[in-house]
Amino acid sequence: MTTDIKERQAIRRSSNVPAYSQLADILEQQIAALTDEERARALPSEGDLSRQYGLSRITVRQALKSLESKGLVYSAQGRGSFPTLQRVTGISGFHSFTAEVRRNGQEPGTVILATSEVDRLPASIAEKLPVAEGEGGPQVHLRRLRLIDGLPIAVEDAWLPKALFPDLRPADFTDGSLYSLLADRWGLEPAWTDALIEPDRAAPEVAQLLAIDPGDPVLVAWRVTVTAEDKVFERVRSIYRPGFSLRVARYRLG
Amino acid sequence: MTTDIKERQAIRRSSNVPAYSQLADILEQQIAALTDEERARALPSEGDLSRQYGLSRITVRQALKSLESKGLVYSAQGRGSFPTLQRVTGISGFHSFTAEVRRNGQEPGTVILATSEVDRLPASIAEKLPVAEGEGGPQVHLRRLRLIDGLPIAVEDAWLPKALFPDLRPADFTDGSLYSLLADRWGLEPAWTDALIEPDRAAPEVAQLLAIDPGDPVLVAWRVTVTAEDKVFERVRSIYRPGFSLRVARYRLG
DNA sequence: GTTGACAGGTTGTTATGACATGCTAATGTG
DNA sequence: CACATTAGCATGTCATAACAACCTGTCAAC
Repeated sequence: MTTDIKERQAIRRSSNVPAYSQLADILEQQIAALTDEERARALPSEGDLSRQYGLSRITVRQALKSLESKGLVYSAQGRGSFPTLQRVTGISGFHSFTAEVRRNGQEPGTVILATSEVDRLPASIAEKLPVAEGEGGPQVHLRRLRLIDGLPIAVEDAWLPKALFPDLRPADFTDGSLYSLLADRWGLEPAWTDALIEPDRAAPEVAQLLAIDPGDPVLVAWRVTVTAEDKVFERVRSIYRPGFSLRVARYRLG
Repeated sequence: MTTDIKERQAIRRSSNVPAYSQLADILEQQIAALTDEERARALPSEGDLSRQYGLSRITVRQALKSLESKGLVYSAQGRGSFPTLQRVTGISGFHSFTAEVRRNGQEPGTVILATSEVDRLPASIAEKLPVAEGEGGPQVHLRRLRLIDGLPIAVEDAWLPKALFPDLRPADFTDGSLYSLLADRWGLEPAWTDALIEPDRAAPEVAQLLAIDPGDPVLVAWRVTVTAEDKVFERVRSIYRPGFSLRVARYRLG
């Protein structure tokens, strides 16, 4: 065997990736590989990590803080830092549908139903998710049917602001991940999302798309996603079929 | 007028509350009082705050970081720190029901329907939200009807682990905030929650409690809440009436 | 045996300092 | 006037240092 688990990864100081970020990635990877038994034990102390990787304690703490904000570890004064248990996995509807389904070990599918360009955000979504000044301008609209392992799961209507994505054309849309496209071409990534979730009955045309009966109980989610700089990234209305459940994992309280 | 908006609050160094936390509270309060116009402008720079409050830049940054993690501000390198827009308000079902409804300017109501003690967590909730080793022991069960302005909104079943709340008795439950009781007597506070949300039809007994028709579409939420140290705080199943929408605000992506 | 004091290790808080990186607006140049 | 340059200011990263607060296990005293 040439690979050795104890092989210690090093921090590249010449890299443009910050040291704390590199350390966070290393720790995240190591934690993911732990058994349940090992998860009950503390991680190496800040002092140990500092010496091991040749970093100051401030940098080590920055790495641990970033893992803590993602809900992967917690720290207890006087005791140490510990991995958390991951309790819920599945589809949240908040991240990239493609990525979430794949991570769940299933096969995502997407059918583009319609695309268009509109001068203003439709009133139907504007009244659910308040629109700030200057946000309601020209949008690109995209209607998709989402499938998991070939089964229709949701009907999604998305509006993308042309102000944020200049030169975005309906023709750019493919079956692939929309988020990847936006990241590659405009370097923009979603950072936060607000959502409204409510129960409803399936309208006839939605029922037909989801292969359910009209009037069946469905879940309707309205989302607005923003970048780290609080720019509206997209607005989405999703209608999920009965029997499907949304999972909201690691929501920070207080 | 004796009150002056420009009256500058000071940091109490002798307080047991950390300086960065005091500063974060001050800034949060000031940001909340800003007009929409003022929100577009940058906050004072880190250097300014450092001089104004007599704190090091590290401490100022710590305060800003804590506000950033709550989604109240964002920082842009080379430009400054800015307040974010608050887009969604309402009831998330994740925090204290009492507190959320009050903050929304409405009047919360609670009717205790039943209380009991059980030796094990019921299988119905255990299969929705996985139970780790040692978590399924004795629980105190609480069934409540939730009202907003007198209108029945949800039926909630909560299970609280006796391991975390020794001496908790069904008789301790009142119409007041359960979270306040737990914080006061055991010093424990919820930090994270995982949830599963799905559409369903109202069962007859639930329909009667919510004053809706059997078969009406309802929203069912299963939640597990944990403390900062990843101990299970409570498990809850909530059934919400049609027309009511859950809000998930400021969910961190990536 | 139980209790209490204590030592040692851990995270929490805070300071000072330095340099890197990115943005804005003023400046200067053609 | 239009445009490139640049100085200054903003946040980002990282180091060293010190003390506070807290937890756990050890060991002595009762």
